[in-house]
Amino acid sequence: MAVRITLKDVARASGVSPTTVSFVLNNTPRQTIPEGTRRRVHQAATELGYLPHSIARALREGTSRVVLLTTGRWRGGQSLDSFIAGVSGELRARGHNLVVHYGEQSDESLAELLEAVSPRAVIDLAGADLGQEGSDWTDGLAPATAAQLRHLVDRGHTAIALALPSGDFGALVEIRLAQSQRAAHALGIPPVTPVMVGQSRAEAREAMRWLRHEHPQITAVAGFDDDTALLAMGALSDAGVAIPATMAVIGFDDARPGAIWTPSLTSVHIDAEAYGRRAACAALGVEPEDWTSDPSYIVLREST
Amino acid sequence: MAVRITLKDVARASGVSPTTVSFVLNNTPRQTIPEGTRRRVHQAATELGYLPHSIARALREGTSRVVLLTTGRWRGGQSLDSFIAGVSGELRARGHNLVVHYGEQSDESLAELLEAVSPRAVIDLAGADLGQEGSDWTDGLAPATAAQLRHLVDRGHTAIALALPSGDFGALVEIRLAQSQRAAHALGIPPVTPVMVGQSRAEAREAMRWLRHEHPQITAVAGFDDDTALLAMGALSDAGVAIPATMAVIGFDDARPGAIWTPSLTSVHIDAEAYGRRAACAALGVEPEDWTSDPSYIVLREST
DNA sequence: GATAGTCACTAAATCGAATTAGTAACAGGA
DNA sequence: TCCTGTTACTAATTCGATTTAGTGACTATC
Repeated sequence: MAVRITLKDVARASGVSPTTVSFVLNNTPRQTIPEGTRRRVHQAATELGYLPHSIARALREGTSRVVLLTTGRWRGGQSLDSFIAGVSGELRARGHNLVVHYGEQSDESLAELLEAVSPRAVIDLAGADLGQEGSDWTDGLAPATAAQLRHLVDRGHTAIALALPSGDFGALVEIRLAQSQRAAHALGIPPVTPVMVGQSRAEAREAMRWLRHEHPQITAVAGFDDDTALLAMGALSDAGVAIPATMAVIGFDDARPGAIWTPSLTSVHIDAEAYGRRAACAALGVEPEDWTSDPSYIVLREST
Repeated sequence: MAVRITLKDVARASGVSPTTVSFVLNNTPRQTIPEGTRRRVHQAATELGYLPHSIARALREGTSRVVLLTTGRWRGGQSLDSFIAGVSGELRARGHNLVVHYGEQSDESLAELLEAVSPRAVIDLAGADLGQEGSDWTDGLAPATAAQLRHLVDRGHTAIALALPSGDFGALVEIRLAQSQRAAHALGIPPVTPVMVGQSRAEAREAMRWLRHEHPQITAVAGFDDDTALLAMGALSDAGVAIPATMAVIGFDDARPGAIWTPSLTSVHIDAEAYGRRAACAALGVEPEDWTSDPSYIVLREST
């Protein structure tokens, strides 16, 4: 850090001009440079420990080699973590870096950050493109949604409620509901019954009371996420409903609290890494190569 | 975004040279520029919507106006959120931006990010400076730690255990323990008994069995964080211990799951915003101005 | 033997702001 | 009148990498 090694230094050390060094290190097409020179340049670069100064490069190129990912209010879950890991890994393999901005998209700090970083691309998990249902992020959730319902159907349930949170999850709530209905149709069961469980234990109790009164045939609750499922499960416990005997509960996106609850919460583990990699490629405008994704799987615990 | 307004454009519009525009907009000291010219420049700048290009500026100045915050493995809690909000707010008030890097400090991606962003400063919550116990971050936790124990003492408890997590929380575990012992001393109670609850329900059960066998006089458990407290509380419930009648449990740093647990978890709400602001000032090498912090307070629920 | 084409390489411009080193114009003092 | 100082500016350099537009030297073609 003390002294910065520049292109010039490498040029001097290898006895060519900075231009040539740049050509060699960037493998610039339509430049014919003999193998001998290439080797000398590479050797000098590694010996001096040359690292291109990304700010200078960004000035020249118009954008930095950084991609910005905004998540909106959404924070939790393995799926987001693995998605981010996928994006980050793929970007780094392609010489880029990821900056994640947790927080609302309307936030002023986002605009300032955008200005400060001049990212090559922005992946917005909260914004409008998410509503399109064509995004890599929501695509990744579809098979997991199907797995969630399939698990309940396998255990003999056909009348199923979908517990949804209130609050600022944006379009995600509608998307998950739509995906669930599609999955229900494919599984040959009636449409799921959406129920808003609210934010507090009291609201959840009210919601569960309503559900059991209006839809007594329902024997299982699928959660929008683990938080929502736990809220519903707690409310059912409060009402003396036996879990899973009378009502089964399954979460989504296996978060930590579900494992230590009583009863512990069955959930769907989602590995969105591949979807993250795909999103990264899309952001850079490249064709993704490896294109297999680890399937999501059921984490079987006591609640189903 | 389509066309970038540069210093040159502003200079042309206001009839002076780019140099003068720069002097005016940056309020460069020891430059005498009459009020009339200043006004013309400012007006042209706002009319054209001039925004200095941060990448160009960063190249000239050697660093960008970004500060990087690394959190280590640590994720949870209001305290971190409020600390970050404080850092971000203060930085933005001083023309800087915050980039948060969640993840281990040994991570290669951190090094690359550092290179890619060239931040003015790095605030490392996970690293060595945290161990010094002089950092703004850990300073912010000390009064909250005291509040946690005081609540238990107020309720008549004197023999108290401190439930600690295993895993990669780094120096934070030792710091919290040391702070707790200091607080216990100040409150006139015997030192707290540390107990590792592990990661799983089974480990926690074992730990609680050991605790009750070896230290039967203990009537309250304080948690390193809410997660740890919940783990301990679940294990105690499993063993048929009445909460809070036989054993009281209190969390730390009020996270969401504690509110919806049965019984719901009393916790300490920590507002670390002021500490974040102070850390931001320290990172920029400025004297902090406003220097009052909101005290932490107890969120009273069923577990105590 | 003139012309075109490739090879191996370099000089110079560029990105946009900050800053150093000036330069005219005028005022005040000796 | 000459000298020094201040005011109000500006030209030119710098940060470091990329890229365009060349330039000699040599080879192949007609």
